[in-house]
Amino acid sequence: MQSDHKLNDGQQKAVEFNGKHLLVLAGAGTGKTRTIIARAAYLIERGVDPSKIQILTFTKKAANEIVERVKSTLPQSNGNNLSGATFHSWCNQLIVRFPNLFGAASYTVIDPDDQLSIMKMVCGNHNLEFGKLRIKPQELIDVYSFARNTKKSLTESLRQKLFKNRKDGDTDYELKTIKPHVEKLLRAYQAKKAEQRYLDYDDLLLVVATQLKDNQEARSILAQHIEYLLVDEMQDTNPLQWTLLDPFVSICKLFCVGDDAQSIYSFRGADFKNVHLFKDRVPESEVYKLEKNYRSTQEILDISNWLLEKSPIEYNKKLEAIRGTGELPQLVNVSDEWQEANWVADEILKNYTDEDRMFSDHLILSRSQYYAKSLQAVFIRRKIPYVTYGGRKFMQAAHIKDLVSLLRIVNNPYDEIAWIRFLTFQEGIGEVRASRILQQVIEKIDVEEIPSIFQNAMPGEDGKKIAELYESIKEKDDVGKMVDMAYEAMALGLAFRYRRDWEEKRKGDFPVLRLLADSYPTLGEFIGEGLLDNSEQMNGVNVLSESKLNTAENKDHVIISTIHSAKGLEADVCIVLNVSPKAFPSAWSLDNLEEIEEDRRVLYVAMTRAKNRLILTRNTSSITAVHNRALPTPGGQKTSDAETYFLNELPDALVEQKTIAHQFGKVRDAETPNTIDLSSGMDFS
DNA sequence: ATCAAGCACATTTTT
DNA sequence: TGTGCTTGAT
Repeated sequence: MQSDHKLNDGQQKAVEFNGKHLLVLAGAGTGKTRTIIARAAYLIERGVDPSKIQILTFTKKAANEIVERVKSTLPQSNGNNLSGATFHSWCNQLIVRFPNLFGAASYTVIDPDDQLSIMKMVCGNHNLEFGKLRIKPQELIDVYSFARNTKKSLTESLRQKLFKNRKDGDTDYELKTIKPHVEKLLRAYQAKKAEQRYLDYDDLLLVVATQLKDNQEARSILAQHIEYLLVDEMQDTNPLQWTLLDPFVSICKLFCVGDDAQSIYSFRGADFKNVHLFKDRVPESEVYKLEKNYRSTQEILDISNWLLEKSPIEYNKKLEAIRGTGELPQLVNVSDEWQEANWVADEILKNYTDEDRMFSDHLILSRSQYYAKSLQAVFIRRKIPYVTYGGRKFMQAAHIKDLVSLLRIVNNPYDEIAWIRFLTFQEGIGEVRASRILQQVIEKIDVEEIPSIFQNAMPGEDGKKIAELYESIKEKDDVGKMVDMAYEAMALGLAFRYRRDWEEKRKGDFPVLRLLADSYPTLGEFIGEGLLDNSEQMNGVNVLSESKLNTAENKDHVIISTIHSAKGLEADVCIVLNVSPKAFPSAWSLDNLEEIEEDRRVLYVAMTRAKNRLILTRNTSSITAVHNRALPTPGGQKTSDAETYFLNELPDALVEQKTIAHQFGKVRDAETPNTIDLSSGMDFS
């Protein structure tokens, strides 16, 4: 973040914009976040009621950060009612807060795991093999979600997701054959969702968007609550999100910031051309540009600019560094990912001891969560503190879901997934018996009957206990107490089921869950928003984001993040892992120009995170880019990879290259004589 | 019917 | 790395 407090002219102009709607096109590092923060603060200082300003971002983390920073610029508690949220959690809040308007308040928000289980139930005994094509339930979910997010037809979505956009006779024929089957399954999935009163992530947006679009009264009600909508990362909004925003054009003022060159969510339906259409779609709107980069030195921008120039797409963007020149970026050649990981560890320890840098000055970026696994192993062994961004969500851990399943039943007795999970959690009840009990539940859904169902289902004391537990949880109006009570009842069972790592890993999560629960006023909001809330992982252990909990005992740590989760982050030293052939662009996108270009933007986002030192590592043995088995033999298709590889024509002058010798022990002996590292040259996978 | 252990397998990116 | 599926023992 910039440390000086002055805004430049362009930023100032945007902040004080006096018209109706504004789009700020802001390149990487040009102070996008600062501008949105200053805008919010400006509005509040000008007397706008903070509760009528809604900030929308893509991650909870970004939302919290912006809100905190706005508050810190304002005197006293002026910004206390300012609200920042993701699109999804905002919609969830609206649904809960206006139960009559949206009519979905008693519904349960389900996560992707739950979606998958429903889809599996639906597919059940259907045969999903069509000739050589086999459709997996997860793929059905993806197609369904893609279609709804992009507003594209099923046929078109199938073509894009399942057939990689191929257009030929065979494809058309296959498409025609499978489409009716897919349609039937998706309809069944929808029916099941409705019957059990589930809302998946897309439904959250859809429910709110459709109601606002169709219902004048809904619009005027919300118009009383929201005056200003500030939207971050506009280039990542997809057609569904746009339908959500569209009604607000007539009832409040939009202030959007974005950068077409940083659009990296097309797999979720985002289309960066949307930002180009802003002026056409939004009447009474203007577009401003911010082009001065405050973050990086010129060398870092040179290589980033070079990357964009190589694209067939015109971005009309050339970042210029206000800060002037610095170090040349480094391109480090390694021969496998363990060597890479050890080299990165060496580098960080060297910076820490010799250059007086802190661990937190380092940001390590990888394409996928999976890729950074070996790095994490090395960091743990070599005692480098780190946190990961973009890991598995706290609420998705098995032991947490077990406990939450009971609360979900209380919240929504139609919730079959929760019933199955809770019932099979009981000793001696498997799938068969659980679904039999479920039948009884469905037949007489009367809430009064539920305790007796428990009693009938389970012999003797157990059933009685659970029936009582259900009753007493229902009585509580405090979410934290509900968690306590559920934990009390389930702790023994949990400890037994997860006895392998209960004490070390799982037990400690429950006090955390309790604290999280305390921050939600109702059970519905806890279940829904808790799912949407991001957590960080500290040395492999789940930790909730700092705004929710004061877990910052160790502030100084390296950040390991996927590039997708790193938007808005920046660091003194930024290391981008595995900028190798078959990774940039990824072997998956090789035959698709749009995907190749998206990969280019991904790399661009990664590079522009660096403030002073940018390091790209590259794996020289071409097969390790993805897992060995996923790729043909080494040397197989070198030609096509060589043609598309982004760094292929990289001018020598833009980087300093070095190659790490492939030698056992060279690196580790030199740097850490007293740790024994048995991993070099050994692939344990 | 339930559960644990063993084996095979496949891995973008996120709300 | 973990997780999903089959198998064999209770």
